[in-house]
Amino acid sequence: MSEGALAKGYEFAEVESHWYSFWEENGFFRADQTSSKPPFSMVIPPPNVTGQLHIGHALNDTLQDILCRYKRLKGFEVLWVPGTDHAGIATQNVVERQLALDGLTRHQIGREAFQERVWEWRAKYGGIIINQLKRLGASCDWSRERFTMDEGLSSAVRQVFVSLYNSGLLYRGKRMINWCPRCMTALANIEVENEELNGALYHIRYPLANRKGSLIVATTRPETLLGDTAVAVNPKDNRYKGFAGEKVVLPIVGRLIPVIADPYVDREFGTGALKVTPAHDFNDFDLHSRHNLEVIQVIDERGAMTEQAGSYAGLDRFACRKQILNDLEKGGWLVKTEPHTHRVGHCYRCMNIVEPSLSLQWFVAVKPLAQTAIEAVKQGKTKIVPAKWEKDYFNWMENLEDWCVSRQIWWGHRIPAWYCGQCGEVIVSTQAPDKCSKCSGTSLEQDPDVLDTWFSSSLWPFSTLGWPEETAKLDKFYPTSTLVTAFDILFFWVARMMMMGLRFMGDVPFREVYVHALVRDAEGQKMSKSKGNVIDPLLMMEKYGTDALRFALSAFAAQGRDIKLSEERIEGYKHFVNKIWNAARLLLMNLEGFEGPAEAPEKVSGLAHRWILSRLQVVAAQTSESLDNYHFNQYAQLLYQFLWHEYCDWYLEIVKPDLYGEDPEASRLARSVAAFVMRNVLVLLHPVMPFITEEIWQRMKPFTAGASIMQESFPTPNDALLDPQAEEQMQTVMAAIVAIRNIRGEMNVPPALKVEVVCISDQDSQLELLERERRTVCDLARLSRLTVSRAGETPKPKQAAGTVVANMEVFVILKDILDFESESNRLRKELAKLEKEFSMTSRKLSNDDFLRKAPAEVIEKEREKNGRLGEKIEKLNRRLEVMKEL
RNA sequence: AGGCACGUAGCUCAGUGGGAGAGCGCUACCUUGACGCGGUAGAGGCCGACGGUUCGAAACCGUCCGUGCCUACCA
Repeated sequence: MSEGALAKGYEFAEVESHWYSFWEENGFFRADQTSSKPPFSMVIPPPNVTGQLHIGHALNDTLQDILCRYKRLKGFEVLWVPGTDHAGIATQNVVERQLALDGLTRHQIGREAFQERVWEWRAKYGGIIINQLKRLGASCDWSRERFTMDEGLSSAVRQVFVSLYNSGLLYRGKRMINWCPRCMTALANIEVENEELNGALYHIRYPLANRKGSLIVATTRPETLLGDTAVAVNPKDNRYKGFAGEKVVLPIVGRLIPVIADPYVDREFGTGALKVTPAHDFNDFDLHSRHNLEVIQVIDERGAMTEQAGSYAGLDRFACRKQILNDLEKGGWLVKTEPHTHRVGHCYRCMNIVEPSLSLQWFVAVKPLAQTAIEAVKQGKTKIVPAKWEKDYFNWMENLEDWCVSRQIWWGHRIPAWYCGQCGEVIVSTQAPDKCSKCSGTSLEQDPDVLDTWFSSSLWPFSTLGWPEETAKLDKFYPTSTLVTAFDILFFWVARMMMMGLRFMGDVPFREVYVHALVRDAEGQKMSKSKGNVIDPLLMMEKYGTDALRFALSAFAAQGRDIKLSEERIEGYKHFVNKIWNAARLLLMNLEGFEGPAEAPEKVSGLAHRWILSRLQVVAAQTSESLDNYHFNQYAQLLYQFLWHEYCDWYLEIVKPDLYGEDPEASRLARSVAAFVMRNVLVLLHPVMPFITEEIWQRMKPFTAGASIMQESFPTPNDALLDPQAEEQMQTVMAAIVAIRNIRGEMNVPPALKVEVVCISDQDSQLELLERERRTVCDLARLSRLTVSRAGETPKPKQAAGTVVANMEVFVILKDILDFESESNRLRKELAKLEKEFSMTSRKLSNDDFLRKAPAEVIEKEREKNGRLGEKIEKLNRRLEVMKEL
């Protein structure tokens, strides 16, 4: 027993920081790659180094930590690799903002100085989220923490780049890409978020050059008119028969452009005439390729109009739109403006509207890689849970376009490609070459761009394990066992890890992927700082404790549904934590000075003891099953129910008289079983509530042995303790107690008043059971006297309220206080309910089809139920008759 | 437009073919020696609508209504 009285309420703050450092200092999170235990490994989805822990991380990392702690208790060698992501664009943005405070831009200080600033920034703030993860209780192996910009990971990136290049899977080309004019970089298609905007559809008249008439085009982006090089119509469109081959005069500009016919044009939309701006639209670019059109770039990389835009040069693209509309109106070209909602691409980092742009970039040809990644899932080498995500995975993988991986920023892995100033040769190499491999020239210049952050993230499961240098770690822990992630990065990250893992390790990066939901607010809205609806996990931990937050997240992590979290729910689970604390407090107060020995649980007698031990076995088995199947909510639910509503509400209440009583034998037994069950429940709960379980476990010595609860074994169900008979008998006892309490409540018997009860049964086993459990019934139902009698041997009491429990008649004697009116009402109310049920079962049993087709055990069950109800109704009816006579 | 979910108690949600459940909230009562962050009891639901399959449907199928999300080149 540890010294010192327990506080009445659980004080989590000191407990949490104390045990976390204890675990860390003792190396309990460290994985041993030489261990003979079976491995269980995971890599953390690396949070952005600029990040603060938000509720999504809290959920993601709580679930991972539950799995890790569970697997450790199950005897696995657990490796959970932590780390952070250099988050190229996001981090560069942050540091640029910091520079701006000093009135500087990155171009003013230069590339090298800028990179130094980022590293400084990282040294100063990069650890914040790591400490927040520790606060959450994450049992990561911190000795293996990695950063995507580490030397090891960087060399893995270079190696992969070179290898893909040499295999022809990575190339440089001039193609249409999405360009963010704010971040000044190319983006991958997936990094563009389409958002619905209320814009307008402008109808603009393009007069024919060589004859009378005009074409009216409809557009949402009139400013791009300056770069138009054609107008397209559908060849089958009768309205425009004979227009193809004509020329129109571009309004304002006066340039002549051709009218072309292409089936791509939708006759139904707008006017059926489409203006074509190949430099600034994906589809228009395709048309340009088919029809050999001119390409005129009128918008530059900052989103401003170019020299090609003539008098509009220098104007911002949106200012230009206004001006153009003005001028169109003045010149009589603007026919009409109608409201139009459409989806517009936004940069997922800064939410500015992206600009489709023709640009020279590096691309990964993903199709061949995707094919093996699809196969791997189809063959079950990687299982995605819940399985419905497999469909999305296939769908995405099958429709992949080449992945633009170059970014025009300074923070990230520099592209390992050099260009020869003399002959223009492109040299791709993991090491900087000193001369051109073709002409031996020495004026080589490295590509200024860096790689997409997700390029390095895609190597995470093996680059963090030391690839390509180390093999022992990889042998033991690759493929990783499980990846836990939210669905929003399924494509960004999971799919790409699959491709890279298969390509470079020859095997999938993980055996299972558990995809969890997104946390939303109580209204179902996505949480975001701008909406002000965020629940800050750090604040929640401060207010309610980490265990309560973790338990809430686990309890709400039902598969396939978004989590609507609100603060009250976290608060609610704080009450559960407190309940656990107080159960332990009761126990510990009574373990004080207890010398033991603890009873071997297999030898225990006594109904309540046998019952709770049996229930523990069932719950332990269900707990394991829930976690094995990622049913985190079920896991939380099970333990909540068992600990509160069985162990506390019934078992501890039954056992209290033994604890407080004089009988040393009974007291010893009660203490030892209560402690045994508590110890086991603590271990079952430990994965989700690491802190309070460790705290209580430590205080329970010598009922617990060892340095930490983390070294316990997860309880495996012991068949010798399974006791269906005890469970059934307890059901009867509890039902009797509840029935008596019910009558007391309905008849308004004051809680302090003890009453007399008579139980009448015609079954010996029932009579014996009640005799044996007499004390429990008297205590929990607050009885002054309990008479147990064989049917017919004692007259049924008259001034009493009665009911039927398991065929046994139970009478609560209410001399002087019995109100006949309300007792009759009570009986009638109960009868009404029973008769409804009875007629339902009777109807079923009189249905020939049912009797013929339903399985035998279902029919038997129905018969049994019908009989039981019938008897109960009969007894209650007789009771009602008696009442009338009085 | 297409796809995928979801619609169960006041609220948030479990429940994948045989007795409608939980937590919170609500009502009444309770200084019972772990806990009022507690205890005991109670009220509250044609399981979105309609149709079908079945002896039997909250669950399976279809249609509709409502909500949410994702994808798409109708400018």
